[in-house]
Amino acid sequence: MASRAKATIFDIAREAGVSKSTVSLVLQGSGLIRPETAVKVRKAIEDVGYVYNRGAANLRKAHSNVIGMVINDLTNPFFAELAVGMERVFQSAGIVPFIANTAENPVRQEEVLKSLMEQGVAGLIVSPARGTTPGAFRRLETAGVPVVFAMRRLPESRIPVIAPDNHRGAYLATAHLIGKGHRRLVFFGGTSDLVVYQERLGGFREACETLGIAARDTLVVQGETSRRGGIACLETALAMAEPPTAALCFNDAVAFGVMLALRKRGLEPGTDFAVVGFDDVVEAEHYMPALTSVSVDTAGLGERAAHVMLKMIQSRTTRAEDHIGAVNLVVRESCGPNRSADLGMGDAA
Amino acid sequence: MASRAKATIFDIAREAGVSKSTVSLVLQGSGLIRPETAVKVRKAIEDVGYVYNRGAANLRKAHSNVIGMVINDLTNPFFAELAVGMERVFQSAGIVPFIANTAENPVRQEEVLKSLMEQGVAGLIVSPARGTTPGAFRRLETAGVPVVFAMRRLPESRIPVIAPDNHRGAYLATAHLIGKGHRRLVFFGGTSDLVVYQERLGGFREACETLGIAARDTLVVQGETSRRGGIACLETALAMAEPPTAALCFNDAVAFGVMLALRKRGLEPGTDFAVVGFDDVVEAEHYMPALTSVSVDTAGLGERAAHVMLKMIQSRTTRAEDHIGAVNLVVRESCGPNRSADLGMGDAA
DNA sequence: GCCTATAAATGGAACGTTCCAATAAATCAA
DNA sequence: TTGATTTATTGGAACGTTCCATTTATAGGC
Repeated sequence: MASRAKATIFDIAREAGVSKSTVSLVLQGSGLIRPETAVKVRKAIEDVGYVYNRGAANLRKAHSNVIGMVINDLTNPFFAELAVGMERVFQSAGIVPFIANTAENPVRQEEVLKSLMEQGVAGLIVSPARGTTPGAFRRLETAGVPVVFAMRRLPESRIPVIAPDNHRGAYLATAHLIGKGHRRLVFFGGTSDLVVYQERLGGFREACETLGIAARDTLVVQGETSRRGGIACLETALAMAEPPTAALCFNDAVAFGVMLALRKRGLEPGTDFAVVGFDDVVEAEHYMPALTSVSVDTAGLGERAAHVMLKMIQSRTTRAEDHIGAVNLVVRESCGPNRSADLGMGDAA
Repeated sequence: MASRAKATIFDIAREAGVSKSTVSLVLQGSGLIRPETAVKVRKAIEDVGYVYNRGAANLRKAHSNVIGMVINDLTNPFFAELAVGMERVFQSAGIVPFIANTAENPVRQEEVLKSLMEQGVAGLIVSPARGTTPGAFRRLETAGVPVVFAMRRLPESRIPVIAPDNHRGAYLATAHLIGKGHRRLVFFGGTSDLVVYQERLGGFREACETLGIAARDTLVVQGETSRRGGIACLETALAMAEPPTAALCFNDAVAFGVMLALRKRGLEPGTDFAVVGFDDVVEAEHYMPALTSVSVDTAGLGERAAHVMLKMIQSRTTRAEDHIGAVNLVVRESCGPNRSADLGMGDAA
């Protein structure tokens, strides 16, 4: 049963009474072989318990069928959703993507990338770790391995990017806050070394400017892009002389942290302080209060990224168009009712 | 710069003026080569932009250095924590584990397993998908690939398991509930095709029996092991003639769902209905109210699994001891204060 | 029945490594 | 010096595939 050494096509060739070439042809589903022969060979494969050696095959073939997905934070459910979208399309292409985690660590990322290259990946979908050096993907480029960035990008890179429209998302969210009557706004979380941060902050600022909020009434508090970061941001903001009344958060995790911190201080998110998140992860809808957030169709972006990747591999190119995904604001409960009344603008006192 | 075909050890041998064998030795860090020669070779490697072809190497070598991690639900943060623990130990062994998601689908799992085998993995750490057929891992076994199950197990399998002490965890949690004065208890979520379910339910039942809760006062409501499942379970339970006052949930996700559903009905988790979860994911502590849960040291189990795997690979065996991890109940707010007073057992009326 | 066209199956040479056995060079004991 | 030993380096034969160029068998046209 458990044969000593592992079976090769030679073993199954002997078993089936054909040549190794025939076996190879069958393995590849070539139409050149007689159906009865194919059946015979397939039976032998089953009997012997043969397992295909893709490494050996790749030695001869131009391309492997391995696609790697390099993710900066596996514990953020956001990326799990992204992965799910990608898997959907790769599955129908008969590809199993391998996921590797860099834990937001550029050194670890370097190792992961190296390992994946040595493995001979056909392509890579990457959400780069914070602090990635410009040259980190040089090696991939010179090796001609297709790479696409998902969600995040590097400042000056030529690598195609699949990401949501961060600027517009932030603009929409901010406009919503202003529409609710808020006049002192803050942007919570994130740090300026992230391009995404620049984009979201840019949308926030443009909305404030366009909709008549004075620059001195807009605040920015940087911080970790996690629940913990959100808690810290809120503390900082409330300690100010003239604290804000509404926050756009870098992402949902930060928003959850902010809501938590509000509650701890006896303030009610929504009524006492408005908060909106970004990404619209599944938890957003289930929170108390449900979080108003910018929905980015994460799984859809994952699908898109996978499609782009497939096309790049097929056409043996390393370049592709960027793709900016549509966003829309999902209004729930975390911004409460309109504030216009408080400001003496309503007709009912 | 971008050379036509990819460089091989021959190219770098020519560049450095040595033989391919010498290059190979340098690559493996053999102490047999003269330091100056090694330096020369390493320079050539850098210059040429060489990337090691692990597939070719594996053709000759007995073992690859790839370890696969097969996970049934990437969107459950629980598994991300498990992965993080494993990565810690593999990293220090110079191994990059590849993660693949089966999305709780046995067919998908079959594909993933096949792909991983073809890739020539050195070992597999698996949390099997629900409904996995007994024979699903036969092929792995006959191929002699070390496999360890993490968190979940298969009914009759000989494959080593790393999992928390589910029985004891459930017992502790149930005892806690009973200690709080609850007399009508329910077990929420999960289905009997999961061994874990049997274990946790077993602990629940034993606690009830031992601590004097009549069998007619214990309920069981099966359901999905997700937030949604928890919501459904609560609805079912509250619709009963004599509804329970406390629930042990299959896992934290179910518990979150239950708390959500309670709130929707205007009931306050903790005071109106006690709920305890299982797994103690990071969110548990941040919920409102914070969730009392059975902590299983997920990352620790991940580390353990990785260690066992490493040892199996090293000793070329496919067998190992099971490992049952310690659990402990983390009491937070979701079970509220003691109920004894309500039952006329306290001294203050 | 013979020649040609088509279909089916095959042998051999890669592919990029590792590792063993062999060689070449340097060191040492006599 | 010479032979034995150690230290560095090297050629060659695998490893399990693919794919091209052949060969062999089958059928078709006359």
